[in-house]
Amino acid sequence: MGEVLSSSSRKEQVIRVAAELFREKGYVASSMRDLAQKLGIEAASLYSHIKSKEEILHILCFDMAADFMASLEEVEKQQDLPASEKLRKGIIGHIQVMAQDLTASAVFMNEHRHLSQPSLRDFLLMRIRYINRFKGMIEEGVATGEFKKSIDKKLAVMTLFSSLNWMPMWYDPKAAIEPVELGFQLADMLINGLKQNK
Amino acid sequence: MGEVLSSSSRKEQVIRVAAELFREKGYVASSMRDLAQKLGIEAASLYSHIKSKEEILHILCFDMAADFMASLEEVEKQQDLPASEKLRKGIIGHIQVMAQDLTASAVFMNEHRHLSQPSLRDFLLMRIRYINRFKGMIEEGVATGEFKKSIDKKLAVMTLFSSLNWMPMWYDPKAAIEPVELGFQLADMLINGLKQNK
DNA sequence: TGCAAAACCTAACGCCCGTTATGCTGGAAG
DNA sequence: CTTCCAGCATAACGGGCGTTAGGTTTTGCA
Repeated sequence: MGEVLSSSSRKEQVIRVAAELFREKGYVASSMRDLAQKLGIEAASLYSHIKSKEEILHILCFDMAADFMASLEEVEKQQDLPASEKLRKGIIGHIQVMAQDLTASAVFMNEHRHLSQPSLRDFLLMRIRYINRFKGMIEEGVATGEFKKSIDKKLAVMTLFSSLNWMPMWYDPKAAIEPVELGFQLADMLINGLKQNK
Repeated sequence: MGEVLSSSSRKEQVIRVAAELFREKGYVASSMRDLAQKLGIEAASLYSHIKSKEEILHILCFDMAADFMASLEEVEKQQDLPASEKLRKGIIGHIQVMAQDLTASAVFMNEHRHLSQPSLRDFLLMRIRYINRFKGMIEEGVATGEFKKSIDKKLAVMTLFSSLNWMPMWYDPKAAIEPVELGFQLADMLINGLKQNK
């Protein structure tokens, strides 16, 4: 009963190599012939494994999105936590998902806009919903007095995601700091700021 | 004495329209025929005004870079300011330069990697130097006790620039908040954090 | 009014793109 | 030993790309 489950090994390998290529040169500047060469095969042979160039991008983007969603749902289960703690866990989760696959994360971040409709619309809707759930944590924190009343919530959440999403661009996995510690420090910096508290 | 000064009006118009196109679709996905159509002329006619597609990108990136540098030098003239205040002014300056031309800023940010050598190398060197001067402000703040000793300086400066550089992606110039106020709040958020100080 | 210069056009170039159609091959499964 | 099929190759398609060559139109100024 050969299951549909087995997308198997070769397709995944194609996608992984494609992710590296897309990160280096960008989606549009990466040709199927480039990708084939990296795999040691001819361009036409790629179509035994994937339906189109865009399918690769689609898989990369939506698989990452699913991981982000799953991570966030884990955090939101813990309803009794203070907002700042929920936010901290959300940030760490987000960082951990990224650290799991920095290459795919970079593609997710920078290349998703080359998805065509209706995938692009779906993707953007998903992202807005994700961001709004973080915005909710910030608003909760303001409501409970944990966070300043004076902050612009849109600015705050955008700053948060800017910081998070750029991590794959500069983070070196071989560096001293580990993902969880990185997430912890990042959360601390955003929540408490750079300044010494008196 | 026909000066070299006069790059005149039409060339600048071409570049401005190209910037909009590059922001929308990305540099590689934008064709010269797209650009020509936006200007109401034929693609070949563009070459009366510019030498190549890449020249446009080069001008956009390096003109922005010059503006950033000029802004930073203004701040660094004020040597007697405390580090946190220098940092604040640096941030506000950076935001103001961006706000002056959000379209070019977005291109500067997202498309510079499509520059070819040796321009790309020059660009990246310039950017590293710029970032390091902000890093210097942070280190100064740590040395004087204004900022926490515990912060990871690389993380701090990267978070700073992530937040700054993504602004063109979400900032709406028609929104209530003005650039200087935005810069002020962003600086406050990064320096003091979200948290209510007791 | 004349004339140079700026602005634009048509036609075409060689090249690379994503993708399809079709067939070969080597090894696992019965 | 045969069958099957995943994995790959060859050849080719229609089309878009950046750019050039060379000629025409428009414009602004002496």
